Amino acid sequence: MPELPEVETIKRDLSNVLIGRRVSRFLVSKTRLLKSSKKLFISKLVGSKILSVDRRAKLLLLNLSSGYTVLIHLKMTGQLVYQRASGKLKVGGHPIVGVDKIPNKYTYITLSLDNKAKLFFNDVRQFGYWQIIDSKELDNKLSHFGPEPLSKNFTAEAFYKRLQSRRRTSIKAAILDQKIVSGIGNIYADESLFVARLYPGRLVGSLTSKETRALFLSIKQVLRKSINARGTSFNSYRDGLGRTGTYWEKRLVYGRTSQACPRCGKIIKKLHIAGRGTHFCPNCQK
DNA sequence: CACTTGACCTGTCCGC
DNA sequence: TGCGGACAGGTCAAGT
Repeated sequence: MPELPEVETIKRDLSNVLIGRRVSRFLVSKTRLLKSSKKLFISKLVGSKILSVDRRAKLLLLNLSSGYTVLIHLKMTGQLVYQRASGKLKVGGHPIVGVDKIPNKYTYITLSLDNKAKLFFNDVRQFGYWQIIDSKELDNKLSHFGPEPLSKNFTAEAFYKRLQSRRRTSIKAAILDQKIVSGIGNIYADESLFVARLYPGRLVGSLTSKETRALFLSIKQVLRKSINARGTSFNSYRDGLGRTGTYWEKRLVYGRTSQACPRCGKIIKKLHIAGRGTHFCPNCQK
């Protein structure tokens, strides 16, 4: 689920309810998901106030009054659900499996807050993780990511420059590489390449500067459009679990194998490129 | 060094 | 209905 637009949506929602709250309890039932010791979480998280909520690449960051930052990665199936003191589920991630209640058997971490609200972390596949680190470690960790695609320091020139290190790989693999540009995952890689009319298997070194620029622009366009739609949710979920994203209905090629291309009407194909299922129009992506 | 594959997990879907 | 296999939004370590 979570690529840049989804994590950004969660970040905005959680900012509204978490900022200024003090953490009163930290419960974990699956220590596999912790990248830092539980002891460190207890000492630097419990009793601290949440000063701000940020996003970098696909990481969600909770900045604490202790000077530490909780770093949350949702990977494929992680979700965050905020439950108000009343028990009402107000905002959250985007539920994936048919979750009938929260918490449930996939709830592995629970944060209790000073206003009696709770933040649940569920993760069916258990690939996600929580880590707590100080500002120095944080700077180091974040320095490994490429530029934020929607920031002003992501320029066509910066993009072109970074692509030069991967001239012999496919353009799809290149834009999935978080060191080249951060936050793009499988859905938005396919969507961006479709908008730019580029075949995902094209080698980076074969791109003209015009094509590179088209891709640069399409990445920004696709990500903005998805953020405006609150991201992508895979299954429709209609109860009180917060709103779900509507980009799924707006997608152009991803998951549309055998359907008509929205641009030329020819049939959309699916191949494995860069080790990932890749959707594209053989007629208008060259 | 640069690039590709397998592994981490659980659930779902499809064909036989 | 059961069962095996492929596949799933991400990222590493290990292999070529």
